[in-house]
Order: sequence, then C-alpha cells, then structure tokens
Amino acid sequence: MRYSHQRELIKEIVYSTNSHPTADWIYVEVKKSAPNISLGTVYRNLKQLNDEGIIRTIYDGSIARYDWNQDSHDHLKCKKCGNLIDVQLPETDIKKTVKKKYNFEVDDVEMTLIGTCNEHT
Amino acid sequence: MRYSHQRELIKEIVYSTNSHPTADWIYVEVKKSAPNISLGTVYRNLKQLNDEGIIRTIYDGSIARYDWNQDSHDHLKCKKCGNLIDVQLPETDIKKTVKKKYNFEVDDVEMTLIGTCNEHT
DNA sequence: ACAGTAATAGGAATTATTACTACTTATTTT
DNA sequence: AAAATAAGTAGTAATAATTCCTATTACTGT
Repeated sequence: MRYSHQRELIKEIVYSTNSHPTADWIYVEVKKSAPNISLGTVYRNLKQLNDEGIIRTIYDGSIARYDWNQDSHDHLKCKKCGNLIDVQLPETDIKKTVKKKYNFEVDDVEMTLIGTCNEHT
Repeated sequence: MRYSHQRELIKEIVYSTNSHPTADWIYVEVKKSAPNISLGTVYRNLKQLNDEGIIRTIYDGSIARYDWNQDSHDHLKCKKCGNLIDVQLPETDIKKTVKKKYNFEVDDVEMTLIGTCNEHT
C-alpha cells in the first residue's frame, strides 16, 4: 500500500476518537483539512485500512462504524442515546466450547450488549 | 393488528426455515403464492411482526435478516459460506458483570462468532 | 526525468429500505 | 346484510449508505 496523504488523515481521525465514527462523520471531519476529498476516497481508504488490520469495521444495526481499537473487545449499546461504549469483558472459553460442541473454528467474537447506560436509567 | 393474508404468508415463510432469510429472499418466496405482493408490503409486515415480537430481526453485516427463533441464542457465521447457524451457548453472568462493572443495564446480548464451519475447514 | 501504476475527485450507479398515494379489504356498527 | 371506518395493499418514487467508473494526478523505482 503506497503512501497517501488522504489515507493518513483518515487514519488519524479514526485514531483520535472513541466514538466509533461513521464514514459520513469522518468525511465531514477530514474535509476540514482536505476540502476536496471525496466520499468515495473515504470509503475506499476505510476499507483498505480495515483490510490491512489498521482499523476495524463494526456494524451498528445496518450502518458501518470504524474503530481503531484492535484488541478483542465488546460493545455496550445504549438504547436511549445510541452510544457505543468499548468494554473488556472477561474471556470465557467460548471458542473452545464452540469448537468442541459444533466443530466450528472461531476466529472472532462480536458481542454487543444492548441496554441502558448509566446516564439514561 | 388486523388480519392480513400477506402477513400470514410472510410469517409462515420465516417460520419455515432456519436460514435467517433476507427481505428479498422472502419476497421471492412469497411471490410464489401471492404473485402481486409488493416488496414494500414484505418490509412493512416484517417490521410489524418484529414489533409484535413474532419474529426477530438480526443484522448480518449491514443487511437485515429475520429469525423466527425468539429464544435468546447466538449465531455462528462462516466466513466461507456466509451461513448463519443458531447456537445455544452456556449463559455466563455477563449481565451481572456489566451491571456491576459499568453500571449498564443489559436487556439483550447479541453475539456472533465468526469463523469457519465444519463443512469448510 | 520518465514510465508505470496506485490513488484521487467527482459523479453515476447500485442496493437495501422507507415513504407516498389511490385503491382494497377486514372488521365494526347499525 | 349494508354501510362506515380504518388498516392494509400494490405500485412507484424517494432516500441513505455504499460501491463503481473514468479521466486525471501523484508516488516510486529505474
């Protein structure tokens, strides 16, 4: 992957927040320092960064969000405010259980806990 | 909710399969017995059935799929064939942990395990 | 400096989904 | 059973998120 200014900016934006931004939000942000950038470029680079393992794509309902956090972690999603919060939950032996019980080789566990955050109870 | 023939057919189709069909697949199927049905009707009824708790909507990446299975359960997703398989994993005390550690009230846990199924190892 | 090729801007195209509207049908009232 | 009423439908237009296309631009190795 060749160097590109646009990709660098996009990467920095994703790395600068814990808010799991959408492509559109990133587009608005990156335009502040690169006004001519196109939305297609944002999408293309997000995909590339994802494929290179530099960022991670997560799906929130039907829309894609991007996360710099590569550590295996889970998300709390508040029904009221819609925020996604990163959490590190104790690793159970899910992978082994699934391997044994269903003969399915698990690479990755995606877990989202839906509920109400402390600000909205 | 008033009776409707179309909704009844849609419900039966969702209940007839474990394949977590998409709206489009359901549309193709239901047209076999109701050729004039429109895609909008399929979406509207799927949403109603979901709201009434008769079916459940799950998101597979960015697209919606529908599941008749109301029991709390998880999904295995095979990277190779894309199939979603229902599994019942041992309930850990995630809810309590999250409540205690993050003061977040969990209603629902959505877990998808991504990997390779026994047919594609 | 130049050739080769990856990346870009800008816009068109695609896909999944929702919204709108005039007509139809299930239920309720009389 | 006929009329009233309101929910449901078909068909189509509209929207939103994302991908694709193409002519041009910009890195990079020689």
